[in-house]
Amino acid sequence: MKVTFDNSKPIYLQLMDYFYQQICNGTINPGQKLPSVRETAVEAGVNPNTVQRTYAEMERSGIVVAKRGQGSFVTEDGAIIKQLRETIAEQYVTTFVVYMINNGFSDEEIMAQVQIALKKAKERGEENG
Amino acid sequence: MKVTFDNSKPIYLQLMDYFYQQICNGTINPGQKLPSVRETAVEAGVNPNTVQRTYAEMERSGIVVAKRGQGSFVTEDGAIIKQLRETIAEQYVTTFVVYMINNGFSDEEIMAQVQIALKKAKERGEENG
Amino acid sequence: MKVTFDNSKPIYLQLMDYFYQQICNGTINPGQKLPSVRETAVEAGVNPNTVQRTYAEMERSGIVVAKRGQGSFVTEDGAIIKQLRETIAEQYVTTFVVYMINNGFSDEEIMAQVQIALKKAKERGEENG
Amino acid sequence: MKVTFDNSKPIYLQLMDYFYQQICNGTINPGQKLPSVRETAVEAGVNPNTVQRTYAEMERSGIVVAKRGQGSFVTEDGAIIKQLRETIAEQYVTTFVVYMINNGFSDEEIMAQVQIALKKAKERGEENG
DNA sequence: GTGGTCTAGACCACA
DNA sequence: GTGGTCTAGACCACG
Repeated sequence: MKVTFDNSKPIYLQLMDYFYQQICNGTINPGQKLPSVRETAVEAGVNPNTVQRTYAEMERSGIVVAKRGQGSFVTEDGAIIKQLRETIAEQYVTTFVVYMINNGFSDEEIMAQVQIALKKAKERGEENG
Repeated sequence: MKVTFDNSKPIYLQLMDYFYQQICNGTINPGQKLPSVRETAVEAGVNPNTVQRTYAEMERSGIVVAKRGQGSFVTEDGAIIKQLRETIAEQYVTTFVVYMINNGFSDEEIMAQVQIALKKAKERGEENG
Repeated sequence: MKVTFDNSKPIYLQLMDYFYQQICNGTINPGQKLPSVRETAVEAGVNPNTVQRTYAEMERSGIVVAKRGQGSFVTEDGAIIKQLRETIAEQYVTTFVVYMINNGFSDEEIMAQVQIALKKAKERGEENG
Repeated sequence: MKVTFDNSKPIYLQLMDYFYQQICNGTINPGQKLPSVRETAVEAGVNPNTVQRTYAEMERSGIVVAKRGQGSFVTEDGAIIKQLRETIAEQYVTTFVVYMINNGFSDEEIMAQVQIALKKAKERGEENG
């Protein structure tokens, strides 16, 4: 696990983003057990309370299910995960597009910029698909 | 002026975003005088101190120049403003693309989503150009 | 902590000068925790908001790192601190020399004056090393 | 006249510094007439009120004498000017030395830095003597 | 009137 | 307890 945190938003939310990404891109599969709170805390170098909050948040969203004495598991319900993926996408896309439009960028400029950014990401070696 | 604030980030930063948008999309021109701190405070419905912080932040970025006893002015240097626009764009685009890739979206999916979002924005009546 | 403020510049900047001096002369070491905002406020006899501003300024300069809920720490990067020391020195020296030259002092006069001032400082008991 | 102003201190004080320098380095001689307030205001690109304040300040110090209907003149008293020069020097030197010592610089470092700065100033073409 | 600083006091999220 | 934001209200120097 390699996560880095910035000051733009709370660590517990950044950690949540991280797990959601792992789930959405298939690194963590439905039904899979998440590392324990303590384990994650050590690996991420943050306070266990913070991790606890992340897990609680994910459980509230229905993405994660805590089983007494066994640990926390990603939901086995594929539909929920699929919806999570769609919700995240729509949210990000909308925010991004509105921002760009407000800053006076035309449709063509926006599309071009995205293309360029995708290409650059490829060059940096980030994988998707 | 119609600005609304949410809880996602500090008011003074949202206000900065607002002014930067006005500058980037040409609503506010290079060299133009900004409304006074107090004036903006009244219009935005926030405390003058908060506006002051926004103005200070913009001055630190070199976008705004404060002249004692005269007011605050957008820099006359078009190059700086052009760079602001580019920086904002690159920042938003990169963040967005990286997020999407990390969540496992393919290039095609990303482009398609952006197209859809642009179309929806048009329908909501947001203009760009 | 013994800090006194004059009217030559804002308190929050004088407080910054004070901390930078402590860091440059080794009184405060890299990685060390600074007193909390409130604590410093009490000791310096100023409002917490003013101290907050000082800390924010130092963080923007990269000299201080604020960790949520834990406190503010001097950067562990010795190179940054070394550069701070050099920057401060160069800035002061250059300003001073330019002023003196503009006022028509010769190199010899300047050097002599500095020597005298150093001697006087010693007599007043100010230490350096 | 080429004066530039920064935001570090009031314009009227920076303008005063400028005139004092001209007087101390012999560009403006004892008894010489200063340009009128309006004239200076135009050349320096500042408000006449600001220049007025500068002149008033210099008159208060005894360096400048205003003669009704004739204008403002530098004092003919060489002793006053000599003292002005000494006062300025001592003030700058002392402030500078104290700052450097507080930042942990040794006598040798300080002297060396001054030598370097003098050399650099020469290279930039600033004249003294 | 303008920007800028400061205080007092409150509130919040985070660890 | 820690950093950070915000309000309310005041004051100041500058132009």
